[in-house]
Amino acid sequence: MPTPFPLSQLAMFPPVDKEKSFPQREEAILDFWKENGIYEKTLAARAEAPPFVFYEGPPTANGMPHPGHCLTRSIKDLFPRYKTMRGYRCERKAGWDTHGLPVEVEVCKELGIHSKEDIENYGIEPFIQLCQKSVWRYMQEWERLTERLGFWVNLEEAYVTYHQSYVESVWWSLKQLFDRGLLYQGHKIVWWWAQGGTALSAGEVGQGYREVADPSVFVKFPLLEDGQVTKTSLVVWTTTPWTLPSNQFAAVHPEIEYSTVEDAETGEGLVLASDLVETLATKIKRDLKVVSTCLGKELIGRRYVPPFDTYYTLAGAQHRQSLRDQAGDVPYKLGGAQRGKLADNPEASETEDWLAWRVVAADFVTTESGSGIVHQAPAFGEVDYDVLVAEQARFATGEGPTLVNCVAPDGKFTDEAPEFVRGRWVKDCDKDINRDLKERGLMFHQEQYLHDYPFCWRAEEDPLIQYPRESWFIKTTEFKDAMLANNAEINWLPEHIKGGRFGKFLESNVDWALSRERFWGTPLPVWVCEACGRKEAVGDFEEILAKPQAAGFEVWDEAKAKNPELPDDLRVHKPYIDAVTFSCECGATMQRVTEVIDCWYDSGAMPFAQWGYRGQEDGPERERFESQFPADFISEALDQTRGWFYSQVAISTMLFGDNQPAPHPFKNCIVLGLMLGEDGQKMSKSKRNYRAPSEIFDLYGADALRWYFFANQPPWTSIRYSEQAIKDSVPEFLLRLWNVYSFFTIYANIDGFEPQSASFGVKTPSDETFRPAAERGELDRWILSELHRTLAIVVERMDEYDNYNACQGIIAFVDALSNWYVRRSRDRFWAKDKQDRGKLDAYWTLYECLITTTKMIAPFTPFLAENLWQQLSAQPLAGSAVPESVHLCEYPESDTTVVDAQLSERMDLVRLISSLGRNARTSAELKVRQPLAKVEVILADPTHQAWLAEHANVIAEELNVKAVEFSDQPEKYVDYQVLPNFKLLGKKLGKLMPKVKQALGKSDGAELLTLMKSDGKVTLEVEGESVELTDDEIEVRLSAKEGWAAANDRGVVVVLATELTDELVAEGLARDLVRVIQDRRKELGCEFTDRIEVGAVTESKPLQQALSEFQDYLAGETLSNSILTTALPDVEATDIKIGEHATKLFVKVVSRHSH
RNA sequence: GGGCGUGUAGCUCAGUUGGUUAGAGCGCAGCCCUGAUAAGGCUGAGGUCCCAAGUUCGAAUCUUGGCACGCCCA
Repeated sequence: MPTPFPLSQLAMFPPVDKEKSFPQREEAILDFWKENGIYEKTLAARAEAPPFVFYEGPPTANGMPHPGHCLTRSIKDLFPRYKTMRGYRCERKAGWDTHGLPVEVEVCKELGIHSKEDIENYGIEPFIQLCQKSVWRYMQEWERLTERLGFWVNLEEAYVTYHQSYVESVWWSLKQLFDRGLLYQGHKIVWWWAQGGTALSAGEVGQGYREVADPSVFVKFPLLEDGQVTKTSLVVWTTTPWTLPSNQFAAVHPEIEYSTVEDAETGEGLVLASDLVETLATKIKRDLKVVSTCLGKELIGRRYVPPFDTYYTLAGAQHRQSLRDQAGDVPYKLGGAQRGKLADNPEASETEDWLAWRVVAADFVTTESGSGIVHQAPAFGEVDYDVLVAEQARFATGEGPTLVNCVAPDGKFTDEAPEFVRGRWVKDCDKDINRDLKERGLMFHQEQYLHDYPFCWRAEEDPLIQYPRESWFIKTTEFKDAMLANNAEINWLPEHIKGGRFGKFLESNVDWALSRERFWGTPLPVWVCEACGRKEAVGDFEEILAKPQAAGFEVWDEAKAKNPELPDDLRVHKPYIDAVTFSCECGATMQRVTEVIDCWYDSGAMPFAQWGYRGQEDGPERERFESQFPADFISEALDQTRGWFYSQVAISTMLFGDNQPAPHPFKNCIVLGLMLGEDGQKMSKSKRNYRAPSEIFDLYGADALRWYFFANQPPWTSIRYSEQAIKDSVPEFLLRLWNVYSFFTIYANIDGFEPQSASFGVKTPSDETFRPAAERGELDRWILSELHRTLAIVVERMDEYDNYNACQGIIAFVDALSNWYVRRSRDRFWAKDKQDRGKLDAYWTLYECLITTTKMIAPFTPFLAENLWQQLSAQPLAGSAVPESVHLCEYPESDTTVVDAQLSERMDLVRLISSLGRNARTSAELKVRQPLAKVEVILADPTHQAWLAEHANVIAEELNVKAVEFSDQPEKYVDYQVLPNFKLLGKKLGKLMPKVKQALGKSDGAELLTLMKSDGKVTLEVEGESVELTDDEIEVRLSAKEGWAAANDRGVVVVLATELTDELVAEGLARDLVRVIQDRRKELGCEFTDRIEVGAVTESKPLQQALSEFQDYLAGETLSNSILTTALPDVEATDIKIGEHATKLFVKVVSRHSH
């Protein structure tokens, strides 16, 4: 009998705080971590441990964080925490991506300006200073989110891409590439906003597509034969007539068939794709008679007269050259009669070729539209430009065709263009050009067509044009194979990224266009001599200082003097760095080129730039770099494929590929799916289809959010954000475990259970209350087996970066613990004798389960885990060797000796039988509180029957029956269905399978089973063949016959005996009485251990019988000193009805505890 | 137009090497339990596994072709 004692003094475990919510408890944990420097201690504890290297992909802090960022940061936190507990040292350096166009756009919005010109007018210097400040606009929100989510990362020592040391690291890497000849200048065709004078990024272009009608023209290019114009023309197609003056080639597909046709009306010859002859003939409503055919490749090299002569004729060439001379520009190679030397190629029959106006091959030519011959103006199309580059490659250096372009960056024709369009906006000239062609008899056909065309998102009426810009490139194509080889070794999750999106992207690699004609970015560290044109890359600021006649530093010094607040890091940025010059070998001044670089290069350089490493032979930078390279683990969302994933792999392959074994710079990468809003649309602030993370934290807590991310789906599926699902994490997981903890604490305090005498981590404490698991009862051994089975699963899954299935294991275990172990153990916890072995075993078992689960869930839900740890271990056992935080613990290991697979299987069977029994009760409308005489269990597979018979008491209790029997006359209750074991028999029987199934179905199941028992096999006649089946090769299913209170699963039938005796009814009433008395206790505010007196006055004979017969049972269950059948004086009666039996109930508290 | 991915219950999602009764949670309906109690549990209804063809004794699963959606690129 529990003795009354003041709980407050003796309580081992701090009482459960029922008032607080999970979010409130989390806030307290955050304080605890901060005050005690727990994160730092986890690192210190692993100072000498092997490293687990994590790279933080830098987010930009100039936008508000949203739930998608929470997912990324949760996953980034999970694995480092896990690996730390598993014994690794995992440094987590935070980082911020700070450069780039988005920052400039933000600042422009603030200033109310748009174009590059506006920025220049505003002043680059103040603009840059604003950019630098803007980067930190939402810094606080980001830091708060990071902390509140429990993402442990070193924010104090975060790397920042605009910091001087970072910029210099990037410079160093670029200098390596430059010195190895991998950095070169060339043209890049960009989407150009001519009116604004700026290129647009892919994202911006994508925003501005509109459907418009554009001309589609078919122009005749007369063919040359031996330098003479013939009567046969190519029919060349284009949708941008304004690019015709810049024509350089006509492209055909080498494998497509072309026809030479005769125009019935004019008699002239035309060349076009055979497939399109009919189409074109219909369009012009004239017959086209095929004269001959050939493949595209036979046309290659044929020369033609371009539609405009400004580049083609001598007069045009001279005019052009005089323009160039005035501008001091390099001479053109073009001109209709000019040839260039071909590159050395033993297979070529010629040594030189015509520079332009030739037919060339191109795979992108189709016969889906047009004429099958495509006009090429390399200045105004990316694919066209590629054609030019391919042509240039055929010629000796400096001998090939140069780019023809008669349009200025402002989108107007230059003086090199035909006179009638000079100085006009190109798009306005389409009509005049068409008219001119028509007048000169070169227009074959002209029509309109609808297509999507991009416009500027900042000026809706301005169409964009493709336009060549000088740009710096990195020769990444030289490393394509090396990158692919490196990629092949990376463990991508999901796997399809490797050969899919990322692999495909690498295979179509083009040189990295590095430079940007912008302001806020890492300046390209290349200086050019103004006299001799020599170029030189610089590796860091020191190097510049050491240059001869280094000058121009005063611009920065003055700015700093004027405004001492300016961060020194700006000194390596525009415009200050642009002022810095030094002397060339030739004596003239070297000036920096004007461009900054693509900010993706910044992020891709982080493996070394985060440490400021720039090739130092020794010192801290090199040490940090080498010990933290390559990364074991990174994770970002799918949109980083062409972003951070690529920039890292590309840079690492180029810089370190020669002596670093693949993979690098990361080994494992979880590619997260994109997160959609509640409505399935893209998350957007304006649509309000998500709730801000901070509100989620306040409502449900960080653990709920984390658990939702980890346990609801594999992280790479694109995830539909669901607030309800986050909310559900609480009752489904957090609260369920919390309730087990709460249950434990209540009883452990009542019974004074003290775990402290057992030293930690030692399996055989010398405590007399403790005995080894092997000596405990079945239920205890079962849950410990489940625990260790779960640990094995979780560790195995987590080592494979599979958090989803790890969580499934944890969920299953917590369910087993809560809904079977605790429930089945209630009696033991409630037992009177405090030293009862079973009771002590139960405490030790549940305690171990809770402590181990706490450690097991620590990486997933770090707050709940910490909370449980503090209440169950750190505080009760303070002063012992117990770690002060769960996060300082080793991750628990599975003890395989405790795992008992057979026991597991058997207990599953018990649970199945119980479930079926309850099912049967439901269908028979018999409440569980009403005891029944017996259940009969029929098993298709008798393997575990003997064991079950021994443990029948569990089933009896669960189902509230007096006896559990394993029926010896199953035919009475069940029908048998015998099926072939498809998996085993598939190969053996093949086509006979369905017949065997049929034959088995037709036979008498019971008979087959009898045969199987006696002979160990059955023989069937199928299609004249005799088929022998062994025990393994059949599967027996049971179903309950009609007329019984029964329920069945595949291999089990449970039948209830439904007859009720007076005795059983009385016992049922007694249990009802217990319930109503307990209700009354609760109403009276009794503590668990308060004692009472009970009086029940009733007319009902059955109730009277129950009261007298079960007096002891009633008293014991309700902690009553006595159960009287008379009224208690001075006690108010309660009228109670149990079914049809009424009673007056008197309950009096006789001993109350004093707290 | 090309590439990659996704399509399973009203909703959100699982589904191991193909094996014959396709699962979970939520929601819904009905019920139970009551000293873990502003909890907990059980049962049920609900599915042309996007469509079609193929391979196979057997397909949610493999192949091909569609359709729809998403992302990336043009």
